[in-house]
Amino acid sequence: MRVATWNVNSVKQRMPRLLPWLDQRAPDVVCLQETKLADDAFDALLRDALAERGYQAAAHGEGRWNGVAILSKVGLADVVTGVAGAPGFPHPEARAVAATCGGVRVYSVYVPNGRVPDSDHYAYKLAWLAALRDVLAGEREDLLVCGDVNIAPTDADVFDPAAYVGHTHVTEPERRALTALQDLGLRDVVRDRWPDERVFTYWDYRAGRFHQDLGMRIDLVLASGAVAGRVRAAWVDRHARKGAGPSDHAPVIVDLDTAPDGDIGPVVPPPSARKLPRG
DNA sequence: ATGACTCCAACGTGGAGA
Repeated sequence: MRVATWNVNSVKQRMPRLLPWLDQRAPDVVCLQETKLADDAFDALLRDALAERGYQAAAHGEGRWNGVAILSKVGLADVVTGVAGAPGFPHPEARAVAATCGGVRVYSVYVPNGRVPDSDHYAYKLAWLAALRDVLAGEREDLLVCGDVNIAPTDADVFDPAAYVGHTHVTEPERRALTALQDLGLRDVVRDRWPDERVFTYWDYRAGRFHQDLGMRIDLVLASGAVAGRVRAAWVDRHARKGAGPSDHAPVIVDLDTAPDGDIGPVVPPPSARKLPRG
């Protein structure tokens, strides 16, 4: 089963990239963020295109900002929108949707940005993450939490740690909140697969940041142990960030072995993929 | 360089993103 997560920065604007990408990569499950569409508009825009491709969809959006969705070819059961107990800003925002797809509980999340450390929005971000942790703690064993977490897990996940001092995405409280999710037993499967590599998922549109590979890794796939043990590939689809009209985020793609227990030991990367120099 | 780009609602321009 192929699972992907992609902050598309507007489904409407990304249609010329999203549909060819679905055909090219053929993911079974797609978690989308920043759809920026109300649910009726999402349905009107995508219903036919998704049906042609065999996808069901669970969208949770609003008119202007935010918005998440899950597309699935392998079932879409027990859809839940939002995070129980999470604060709003001040009203609840469309930042999470969950569904069971192919036997795995899948979350598509768009964590609040935080804007400026110690701001109200920053406090909102931390409180939202704490509520997410509490909900995930009650989830089933086979779990995937996918999305834009708006936190770089470590300094290796930003192109220049010094440039981010005093900014959100790298502060200790944010990283502790992310660690609290991982302490539930969730693995960061891309970093597990590429432990020493320069891997980013977001590059600012400005100043040729993508061309220079000056980015951040803030889009994650977190997997519970049983699912992490089934990972056979985990990578960032940089091709989708190239060319005309891209999102500022690239998709993350993860392939899972079909074995239900998946316990065939750790995955060892090929020699060519190890210890490459950074930069 | 307090920049650089893109998106949304709305039709001019400010907020948000990260």
